[in-house]
Amino acid sequence: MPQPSRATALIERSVFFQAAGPAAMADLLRPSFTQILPRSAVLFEEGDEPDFLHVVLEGRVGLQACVAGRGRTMVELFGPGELCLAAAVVLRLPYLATAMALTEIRVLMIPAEVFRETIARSRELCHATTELLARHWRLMVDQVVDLKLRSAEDRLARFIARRVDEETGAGVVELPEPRAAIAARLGMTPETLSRAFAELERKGKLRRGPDGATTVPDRAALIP
Amino acid sequence: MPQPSRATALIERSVFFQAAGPAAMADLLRPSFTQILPRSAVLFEEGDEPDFLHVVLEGRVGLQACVAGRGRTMVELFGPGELCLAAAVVLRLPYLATAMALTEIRVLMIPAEVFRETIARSRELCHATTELLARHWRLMVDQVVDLKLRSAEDRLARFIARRVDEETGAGVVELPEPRAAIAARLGMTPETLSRAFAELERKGKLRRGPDGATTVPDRAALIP
DNA sequence: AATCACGGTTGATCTGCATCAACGCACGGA
DNA sequence: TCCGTGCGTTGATGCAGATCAACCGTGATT
Repeated sequence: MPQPSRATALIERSVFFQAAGPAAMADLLRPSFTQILPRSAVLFEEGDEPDFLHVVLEGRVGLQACVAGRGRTMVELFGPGELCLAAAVVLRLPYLATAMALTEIRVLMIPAEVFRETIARSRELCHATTELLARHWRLMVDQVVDLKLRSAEDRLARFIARRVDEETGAGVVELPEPRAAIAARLGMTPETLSRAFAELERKGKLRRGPDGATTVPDRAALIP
Repeated sequence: MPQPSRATALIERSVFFQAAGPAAMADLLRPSFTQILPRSAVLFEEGDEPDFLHVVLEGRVGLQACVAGRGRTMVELFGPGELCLAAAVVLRLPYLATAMALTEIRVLMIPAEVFRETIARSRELCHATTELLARHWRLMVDQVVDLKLRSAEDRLARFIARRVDEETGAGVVELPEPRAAIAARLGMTPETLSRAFAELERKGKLRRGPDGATTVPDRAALIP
């Protein structure tokens, strides 16, 4: 079922692998394999030593951290084409978060050692990794600013708006991950998320079909 | 006044420049220079194209982002030996935050183009940059977890505890930046910060001299 | 010395979101 | 078919921290 060709096709389009170049990419893919995992499967746990670099091919992966006695949060969500936790692999340090499949997923598994060796050999791959981490850093900065300055409703609106881009401009948004995961990613409880959805709908910034499909009439009106 | 030898001595000790190796380091330092700036001087503004990579030699630099109609926050604080915003320099993208001197500072200015050229030439520097960004990403993850799961008081306690490490184990902590900057970095108002300080002092986790010096009797008791 | 501006502290009040609780609905298994 | 069980929603209440306001010590200006 997991055809190598499909995996190759998807990641060929990703910014990261384009920057890495075909030679390094081939070196990475040769000893790698894909895997299909059901919802709520765990890719790795906080504290594990990284054995693989995971690339999401289909579905969503959530990165969750927990603090003793304070529960868990979702630090980041990864969609198709994204690399989970290159940081830990690069640093050879234990993961500081747990990765969990939020939907059924297909992931490409690149052995960590292969990735590190190839980075040491390929200038392009090293540079691509630097840029990848730089982009990821900026995403985290965005999230910090969101948490510190914006209300729960605004955070949800911006979260959805970012998804509109990924789709055709049509305005139908895919939110395949469970509500609790979205709530945790946005730093609020499921209850608050539910109310925020209702409020955005009331204001006409959003429509929800009976099948659960979410439609955005006007992306510009969403982002405040 | 700014002696090149002192600058060299300081950054030689930093993890980043050690990993980069002496050759790349020399290439970086040759066309660079140091600058002394007063408190509240602006190093660069949100939206600027990066011309220099800034390395803090003395004092503290704050990275602040602002959202229209919501005010500003402090995304990160940088102390001696730290590189500000390598991400934007690497990506050749406009800064998404403003950098401001929070105390009088001495900074090393490395021309952005020189940094990019040297990265392309030196495998070690590229690798060091990758690791630097990986570490910075992890710091931001920590901050997100803090904001989502911990109370204002806990965030302050952990912030101070991290400073204890940097000093001799003695327990006297340097907090040279203005209270408002610390408050913004921790995602709270100056009023709440003040109350958190008072509460930690009341619990005996902290002592404050009349000169404003902050002393931590027991670092382990601070982190909850 | 008087004035002002500024940074930090303290007090009173307000509010956004968490928490606790109940409910509806879809789905799966006996 | 009936009865769980899990997930999302809605309602009522509580609280951490924001906001508004006053105050105080310090240093700069005149």
